[in-house]
Amino acid sequence: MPWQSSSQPTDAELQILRVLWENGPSPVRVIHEAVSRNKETNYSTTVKMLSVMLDKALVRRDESVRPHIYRTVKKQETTQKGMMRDLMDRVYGGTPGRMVIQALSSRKASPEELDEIRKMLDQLQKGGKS
Amino acid sequence: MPWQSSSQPTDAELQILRVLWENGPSPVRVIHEAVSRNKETNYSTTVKMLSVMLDKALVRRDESVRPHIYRTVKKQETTQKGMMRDLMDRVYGGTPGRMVIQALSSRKASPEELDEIRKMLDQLQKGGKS
DNA sequence: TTGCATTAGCGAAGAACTTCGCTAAATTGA
DNA sequence: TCAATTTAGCGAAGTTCTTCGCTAATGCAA
Repeated sequence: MPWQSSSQPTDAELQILRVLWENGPSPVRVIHEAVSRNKETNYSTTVKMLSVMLDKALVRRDESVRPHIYRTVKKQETTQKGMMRDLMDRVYGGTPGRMVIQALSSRKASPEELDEIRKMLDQLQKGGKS
Repeated sequence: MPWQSSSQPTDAELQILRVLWENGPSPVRVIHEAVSRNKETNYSTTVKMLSVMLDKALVRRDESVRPHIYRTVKKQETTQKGMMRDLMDRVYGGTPGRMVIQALSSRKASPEELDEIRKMLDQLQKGGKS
């Protein structure tokens, strides 16, 4: 009856995670204000979301201070990779090629990032040349 | 009350789309058999999914033949790009750099695809050097 | 034709997700 | 101290998604 391929953060959860990625550990008030900049929502909704995320172990909190301080459990990169791989598996059959090409043709990357990608390509292709 | 960032195909829908991408236009029977290779499911579930997808205009069908033949409305690449961009926006703030790097470090791309990516990089970097 | 198998459709039920009202607990400051 | 404000928690309701039982329509073969 359920769905979900491998249980990645939902959209509302992700919005909260992104706030924590940007601002670091924060109280509900701060999280809520950041979230409601993008989307009208009630304070108690944010509280509830955080309590759900606490149950799912997406965040933990420090209750020794008031107000409680929430922080992510996984690193930003770990979560991003998890979600990216999930998409790569479900949509692209698990290989990065087409996805990377479509990504690079969809939006502009900075010169620095392009350099970094090139370095990674050099690394990957080193050894087996055509 | 609802959520949904920009209404991409759901997981069950995507499984059906992938079958159609691989096999081309197909009757329910064929779609269902392909889907149930990965996931136990009832024939009428597949019928229902297709009727929902028909409402959402993810597929259309030829009713002039029996059994009806379903086909996708959008091209594979269009749907893939839509889902990829959605992830890129929601998870990576809309720029491809980090996503591409994480993708290339996550799974192996074929030498051909690596070449293709390199050509694209050449193209993108042409003109503006370090 | 008539019985059987296949195909199609519908509605309802169960899950996960999201929202918020209402209450309670803690904090603050007059 | 105690009233007002802020913070936290809970349960219920609404939405979307997915599933499937049951019925109807169609096709096929004896």
